[in-house]
Amino acid sequence: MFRTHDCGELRLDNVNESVTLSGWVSNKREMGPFLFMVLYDRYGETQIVFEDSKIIEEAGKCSLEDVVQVTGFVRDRGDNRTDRYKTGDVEVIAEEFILLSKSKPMPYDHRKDTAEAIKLKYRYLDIRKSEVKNYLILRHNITRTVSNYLDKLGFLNIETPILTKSTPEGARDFLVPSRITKHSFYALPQSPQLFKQLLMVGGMDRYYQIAKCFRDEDLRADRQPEFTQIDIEMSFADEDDIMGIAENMIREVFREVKGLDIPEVPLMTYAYAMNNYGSDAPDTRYDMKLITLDPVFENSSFEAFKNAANDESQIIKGIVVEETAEEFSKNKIKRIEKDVQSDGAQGLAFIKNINGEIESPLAKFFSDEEKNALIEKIPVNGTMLLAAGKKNVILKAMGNLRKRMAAEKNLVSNDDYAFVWITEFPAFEYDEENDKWNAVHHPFTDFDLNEALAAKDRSTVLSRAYDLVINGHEVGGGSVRIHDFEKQKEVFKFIGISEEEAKEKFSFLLDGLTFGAPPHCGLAFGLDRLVMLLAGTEAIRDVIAFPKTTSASCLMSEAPSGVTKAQLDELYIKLSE
RNA sequence: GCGGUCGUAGUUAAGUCGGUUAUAACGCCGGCCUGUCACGCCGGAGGCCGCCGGUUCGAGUCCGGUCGACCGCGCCA
Repeated sequence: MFRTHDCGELRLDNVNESVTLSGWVSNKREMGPFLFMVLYDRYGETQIVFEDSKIIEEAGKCSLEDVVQVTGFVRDRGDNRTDRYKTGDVEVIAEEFILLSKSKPMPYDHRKDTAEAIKLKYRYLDIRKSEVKNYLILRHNITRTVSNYLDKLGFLNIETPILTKSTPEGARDFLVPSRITKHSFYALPQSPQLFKQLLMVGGMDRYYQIAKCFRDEDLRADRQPEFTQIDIEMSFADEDDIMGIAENMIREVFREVKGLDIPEVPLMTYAYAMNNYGSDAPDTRYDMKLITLDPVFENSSFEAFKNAANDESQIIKGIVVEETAEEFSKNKIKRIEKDVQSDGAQGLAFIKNINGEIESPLAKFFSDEEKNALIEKIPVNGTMLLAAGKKNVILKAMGNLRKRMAAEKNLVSNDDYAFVWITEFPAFEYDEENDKWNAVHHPFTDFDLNEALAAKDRSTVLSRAYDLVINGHEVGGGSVRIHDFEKQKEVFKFIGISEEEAKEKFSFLLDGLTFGAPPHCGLAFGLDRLVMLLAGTEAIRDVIAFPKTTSASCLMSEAPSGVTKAQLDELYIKLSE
């Protein structure tokens, strides 16, 4: 037997017991006739004391990170207790020592802030010694909670293929050449979307999967080419049903891993979110909403504002930062303005309320009426930052400014969680470059086709989609699907996908819809981001056991790599320069 | 594809205005130490200054290129 207890287990209750521990040597201190050794594993650390000269000689030969087994008895540390580790009240007096496995010296010092490249090359050591270990445990606890919860509600865990058909829409596909079918390729799934809908046609009713998804796009701190979704689909259900189940699932996760009870998640329309937060994924932990100033400046003598106020396609938005009037130096505002301009806005104006009086470079343009309207919106000693211009540009720029100001003013804490459902998304968005309307969501998302056919302005048509947003992150999203074959055909036509194109790409789904597709809807959560949120980390690689670098390679396995000519020949592939 | 930051012993860093033998800490090796816990003390080994080229009497240092890590833009539901 290798161990009777793990390295985090022993307490005063165990004193005088004979125990066997196995683990890695995290520290070794020779002290005259004593040898202290600390053993660790993923559960904790325990101090071992060697007192007999014979066993000291034996144990003294081992080095840090060797794997050893120690048998001995538990002793109260008395005056030498420590709270450095959970087992710090006791120690094990070694009677028997076995070296199970040697270790080379560690290639880096885990206590120091080491270059990411080195930690990624020795990822297994980083898992053993860093916070990554705890993130992986957290990740397991989340997926276990999800599985248990969904299982209780009758959801079936069904795997969908990893070798699938390429559908060159959205992200780039990872391609896998076929050996058996000459000159043909599989694609790795960007998501199991079509398969889960067909599982509904197959009568599986309630499906879920912890699904690996692949997208061949460039990486970010929060984006990896392979990532995981908690993928859910259910039949005979509408948005109320699926959102209720998803919300309770997330509630269960937060209760299980954080001990937090999440109150009912409020609903917010897309239009409200954009208008008040400048984002479709608003961080509602703090207020600082975007204020519409068009009515204030309708008759302004400041031309830029007057024009924007009277132009349908333009808007004037402000945010109020409280109690900072004297903090806002010229330089600081210049710096803030730069950020806003990099988001496309022309410029940034500011108005301070100094003891009830307006102070601003623009003050000379403002009428008394305007000043009164403004002063009402700005608390004493507060500052309003404002910008005017094209609606979508200003909303985005001011939305980002709101986030930056909140971060700067420390309005957000990682221990707070604010949830909101975003609903009533527009079904279409205007593509200025190509002068046409594009579907915002995938083409299987349901919307009112009759309304859309009648609408002059497609921007008012709403889709039956919904997103769950936590602390400004879109954590999950989904939609009610089109289950009627005729409607799906018409929708393809309406959104500009030809019959041939639809057949070529989605014929198997379209076929399926002709054989009695039940009404169904679904949703997918980004597992990696959910874990990040609960772990309080900004880097997605922290929550993935073996992540890729920003150039999409694995420094440990050295993937991707070249292959032999024989392998390529079998696949009928010739490489070009 | 583009922009930014970085690259010096195994690791983390210092290295002045371009000038003698490239420093330190941790780790490693050897020795000492009666309660250590990032133990302490003494000694030692360890370098293609990422790589290629250029400027110069002379380059870790200046210039150009290239490779890699990270952050962002484009891209990405």
